[in-house]
Amino acid sequence: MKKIDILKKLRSSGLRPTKQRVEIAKFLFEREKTFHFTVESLNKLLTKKTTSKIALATIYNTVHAFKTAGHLSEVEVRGNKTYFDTNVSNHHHFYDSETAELIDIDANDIVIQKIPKAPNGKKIKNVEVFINLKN
Amino acid sequence: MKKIDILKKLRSSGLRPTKQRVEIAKFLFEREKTFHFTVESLNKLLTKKTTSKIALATIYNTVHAFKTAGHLSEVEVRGNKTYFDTNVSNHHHFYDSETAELIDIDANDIVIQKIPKAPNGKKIKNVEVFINLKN
DNA sequence: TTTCACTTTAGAATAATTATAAACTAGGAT
DNA sequence: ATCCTAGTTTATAATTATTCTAAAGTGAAA
Ligand SMILES: [Mn+2]
Ligand SMILES: [Mn+2]
Ligand SMILES: [Zn+2]
Ligand SMILES: [Zn+2]
Repeated sequence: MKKIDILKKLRSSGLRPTKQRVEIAKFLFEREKTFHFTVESLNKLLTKKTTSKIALATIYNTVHAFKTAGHLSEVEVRGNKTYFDTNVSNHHHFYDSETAELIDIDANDIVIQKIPKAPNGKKIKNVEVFINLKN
Repeated sequence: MKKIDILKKLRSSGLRPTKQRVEIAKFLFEREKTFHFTVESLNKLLTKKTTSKIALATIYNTVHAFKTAGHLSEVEVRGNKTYFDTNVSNHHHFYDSETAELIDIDANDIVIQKIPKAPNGKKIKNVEVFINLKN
């Protein structure tokens, strides 16, 4: 995703485009590749990148607002920090625990041949594949 | 796993079989089916089950000791609590977010037909499939 | 029995996240 | 343009999960 109209993106999802939200949205969404981050890492990068300082609470608020609006997804990663993902389509991940880095895998690059049926009254919502890497 | 010799299990992994460890190990390992739990849920269940109270710190210590010894594995689940698993073999999970319940899937019940090759100098350590359920 | 490294424990400390409530502001109404 | 107000930001406190600390307790070797 690149050079999208940030203001439209925010307005169309009912988010008032404040200075902070626009700054964070530009940082997150005006890029070619998927971006995976924690609130802590995002905070550090924003602090480096920008002059105006944004409160940590605002970063939490904004990331949650973006997630609720469907502009970010959450990825489960070992450890106690929450990871977010600018790729909101259905996809999978490599995880390199050495570097604590996530790498996207396109949904079409993994084909599952055999899968068990869901238990009792349940249905399958989605399937996530997580490939751990080593050296 | 059932009616295993708890004392042997502990001693063979260099863990002195204290009253607390034996009690926790019996609770965790003397059962037919896999048991998935958080430290909090384990603590509650142990409190109900037993007369002698075990300190929360001891439960943390013991669970980590068992994990290090290879008697427990850790499962990544949405949320900020750490989940543990008495099934230490390679396997997969259904996850029912309604009930926050994990259900084991035998490794052989999922067959992956197509998988991308690992990036640059990396190798694939293992593949975890996580199937989210809905009603 | 004595001894001591290992273990347990209560409580303090830390880390991530969420809640609070006062100050600020985007943007529609006047 | 100015007013008004619901929505937003912010500093700080609170909460939650987990780890640390250091004092007291204990398994088991000798
Ligand atoms: Mn996690
Ligand atoms: Mn988790
Ligand atoms: Zn991703
Ligand atoms: Zn399991």
